[in-house]
Amino acid sequence: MTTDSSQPGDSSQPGDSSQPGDSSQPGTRSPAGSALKPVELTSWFDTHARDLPWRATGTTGWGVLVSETMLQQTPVRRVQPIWEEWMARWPRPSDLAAASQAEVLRAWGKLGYPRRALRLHEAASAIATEHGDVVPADVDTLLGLPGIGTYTARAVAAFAYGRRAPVVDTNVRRVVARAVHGAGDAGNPSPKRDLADVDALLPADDTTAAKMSAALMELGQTVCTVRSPACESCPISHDCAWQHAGRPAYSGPPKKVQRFAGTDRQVRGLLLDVLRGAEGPVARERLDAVWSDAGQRDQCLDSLLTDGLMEQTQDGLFALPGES
DNA sequence: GAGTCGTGGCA
DNA sequence: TTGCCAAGACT
Repeated sequence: MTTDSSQPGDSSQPGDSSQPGDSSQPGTRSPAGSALKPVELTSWFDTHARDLPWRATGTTGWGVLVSETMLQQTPVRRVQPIWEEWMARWPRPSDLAAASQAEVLRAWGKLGYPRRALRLHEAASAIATEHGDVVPADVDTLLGLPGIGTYTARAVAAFAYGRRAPVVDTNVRRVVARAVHGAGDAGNPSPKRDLADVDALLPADDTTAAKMSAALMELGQTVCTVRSPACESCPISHDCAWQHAGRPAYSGPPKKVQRFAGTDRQVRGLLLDVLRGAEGPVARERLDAVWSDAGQRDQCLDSLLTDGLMEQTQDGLFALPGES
């Protein structure tokens, strides 16, 4: 991968990252942002990175974009087989763009958050028609595509094109919270500060910065985990502020936890699952059977129609979009 | 900025 | 069993 097009940095956010004291940790006097050595992370990554299919040499920007979209809030184990199918079936953006929404939603299966599939389908069309069927490498251009936000745009720029683009996901935030700030875990996201924190850690060189971004994520996923961090296997434990502080427990504001049982999300999921499993349009009664609360059921049906995740046929049946 | 949007595995 | 959590985006 890393085709290194020698772009002179993307100068995303120069200064204003300085945050002097950070008085949260009395015992640590390490200046934030200078303790992590790029080479220690990148060489660890070279020998310990998991052999994920989208990391294989030759994976296109499209392959990386599909993987990053599928991986949003979704574990690697569930994404991998679906990604393989998609790459075999739709190797280029224009291939996906040519498929119907119904086909795309069925292929998405139970990965969850099916609107991601619809947005990726839209993005594929835009890439095919406006970008020569090649996923853009520029962060700002990527941000203009549906379904691509701060994280995904930077992940594609870094992992597919070897750009220096600070990548901030939940894993990186945890690693930075511990290694740099000495906290037990990251608090709620603060996009501007989080981005500045990571930007301060990355070296100027594109290729090294991109690999360090991947390494920070991998470290958070496989070593610096939420519940049982394997500090004895960590390549930067000797530079870790959390380690030096005696690994204090997380003491920030309580993290938001989403409910699921009984919510509209559950009902929507059940309704859509009926359509995914059906050959074609289904009668209202089939949908009514999955949830007893008629009021909530109807509301969810409406929202699914509004979101473009299902359609109603002339004769009042329900179907996935584009198959009626 | 807080809420919403799926699904399944694991401690 | 149940709460927590998993490579976020959008309104």
